[in-house]
Amino acid sequence: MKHLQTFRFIEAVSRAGSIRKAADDMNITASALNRRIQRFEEEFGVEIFERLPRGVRLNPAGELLMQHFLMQESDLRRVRSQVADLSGERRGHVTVACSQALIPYFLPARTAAYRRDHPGVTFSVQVRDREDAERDLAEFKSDLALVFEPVHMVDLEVLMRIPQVIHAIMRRDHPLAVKPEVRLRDCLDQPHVIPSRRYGVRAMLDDAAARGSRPLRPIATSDSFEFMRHYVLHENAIAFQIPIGLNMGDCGQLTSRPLALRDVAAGSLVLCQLRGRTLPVASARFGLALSTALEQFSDA
Amino acid sequence: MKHLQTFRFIEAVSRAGSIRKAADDMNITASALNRRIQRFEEEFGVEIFERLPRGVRLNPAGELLMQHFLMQESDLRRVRSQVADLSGERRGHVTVACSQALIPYFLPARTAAYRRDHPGVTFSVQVRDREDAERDLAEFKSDLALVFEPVHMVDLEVLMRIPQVIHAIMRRDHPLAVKPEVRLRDCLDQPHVIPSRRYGVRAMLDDAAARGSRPLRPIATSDSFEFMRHYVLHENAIAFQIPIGLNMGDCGQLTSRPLALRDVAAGSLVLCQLRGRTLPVASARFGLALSTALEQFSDA
DNA sequence: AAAAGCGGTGCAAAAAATGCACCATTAAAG
DNA sequence: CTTTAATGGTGCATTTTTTGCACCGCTTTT
Repeated sequence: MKHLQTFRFIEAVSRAGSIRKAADDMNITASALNRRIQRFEEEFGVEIFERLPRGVRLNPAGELLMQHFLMQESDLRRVRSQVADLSGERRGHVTVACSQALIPYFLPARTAAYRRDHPGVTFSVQVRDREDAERDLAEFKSDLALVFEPVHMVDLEVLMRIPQVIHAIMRRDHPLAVKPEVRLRDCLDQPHVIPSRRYGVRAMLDDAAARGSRPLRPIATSDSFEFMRHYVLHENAIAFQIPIGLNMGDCGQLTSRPLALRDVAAGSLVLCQLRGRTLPVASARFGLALSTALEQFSDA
Repeated sequence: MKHLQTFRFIEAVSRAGSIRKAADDMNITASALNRRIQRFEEEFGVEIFERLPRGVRLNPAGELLMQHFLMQESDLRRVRSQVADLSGERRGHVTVACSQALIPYFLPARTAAYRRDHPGVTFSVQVRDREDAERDLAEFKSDLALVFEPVHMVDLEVLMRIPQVIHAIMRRDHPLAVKPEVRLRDCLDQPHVIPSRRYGVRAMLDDAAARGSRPLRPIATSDSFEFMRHYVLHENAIAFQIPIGLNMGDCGQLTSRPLALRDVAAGSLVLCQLRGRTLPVASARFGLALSTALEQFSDA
């Protein structure tokens, strides 16, 4: 939209850190861009960039303005989507930031199901650790976030929250597989692989281990559940994951057992959006669909 | 702000009902305005006006867009106010829609007190019945509303709610003045004046009378509490008002007695804003000041 | 000392918005 | 039924705004 051009230029300048670089990015002359900004600052009444020897940077006023602009742009997308909804078929683009556990089974199934009903809707699904997912929401880069154990940095509005018990993942022939549920200390006595620090599962294991008798002694740490899951096949080790990230039916050579609740309490898988934001129709509806689908995974 | 010009034109057209009239209002040629709208519709992708033989009118898409625009304009005011707050002195303009009862004593005192601390802040105080007050909020014409017994048409966010018992207003020499509290039926046996239908006090009296033994037989109905208050001085009648609208100290020849709670339950005086909206700094702070001031009037 | 960036400015060219005269259509007025 | 006075829309010349180019003064880097 043309009336937001200036804001897009400002954003580009803020990103590039210098007017000339931004001008280059936006295929415009530096002088033209410079004057756009000067004009805007004059109209706005206060400077929004601080001029440094090596470029420019948004000052606090500029930051506030930038936030306003992001909101406005996002709200315009909402309007467009609602307008499109008025004229029959639903269109739009849904952006979801989610934890790794949702990637292999849950989200592909849900997005495909939603697209069966609304072929005009497209999706962006981004894997984000819990901090980044929330940041994405705050910066209007995602409409929805589906995160295990969010950290609550920003104003989240929780659409759905379900408990998830951490499971130990192991080969079917693993000694611990004989029990219906396993104790954390038994797992930690075995070779085990755990997620890296940013992840919710790791945070809960850290907590539990600190309270328990055994320290964490991972033979491998990874930020990829995919890696850890496959690693278990090679060395007969234990990995950890929440049930929604597991293929409940046929697991091939792998199986899973819940950790005893008295060792590790159930964590929360949370579907959320930015507080106070009105989502585009498609995103709002997809959020509802996710909520109902999540209910079946409630576990505890 | 220039980038909102087109929206302001669209708003003018929507208000005037025709492009030519709006063009006249906005000191621009009809052709220029016409083309602005055409350009915008083309850019937006859908028409926002329906063309009638006698003019134009916003279609549903246009209504959605208009709402977006009002929000955006209001949020820009918020940004300006926050930016102003960054550079020292607080500036800004606070708009309040309120019930009549707040007009004589409460609001003048609170606004004056606030302005003692922040001389750069200016005020608009509008008397609105409860429906209009909420409409003003929804249309971004007011930041805050202070209403007795709101009707809840739109999404309100309640900042503060205090109970208020309806009082009977009478001359000091009135026979009912001897009791510490009065029964509704005793009041209705006397000549009485009541507010017109739109007001909260009236709604509660209607309810109570419907449940009680005596009908309302007002000798006068008015939408001005001021009128009713003075009327009581001339004919020795009863009027009704909530305590915050009464000068608790020296009341001259008038006095007031609470109605028995078993006859008329306490109503709610509610301070609210539009749900989800972030108010300009000055308005938000003034809202807080009102909240704390209201606490002292809590009554029930 | 030279070179390479940076933001900023004067001026002419290009682009966009505007005003004017006018058209087709239609609802009200005569 | 005709006339009149509205309405939205369009072609074209004019005005206003925006842009690109060449350049300045300044600071940091080489």
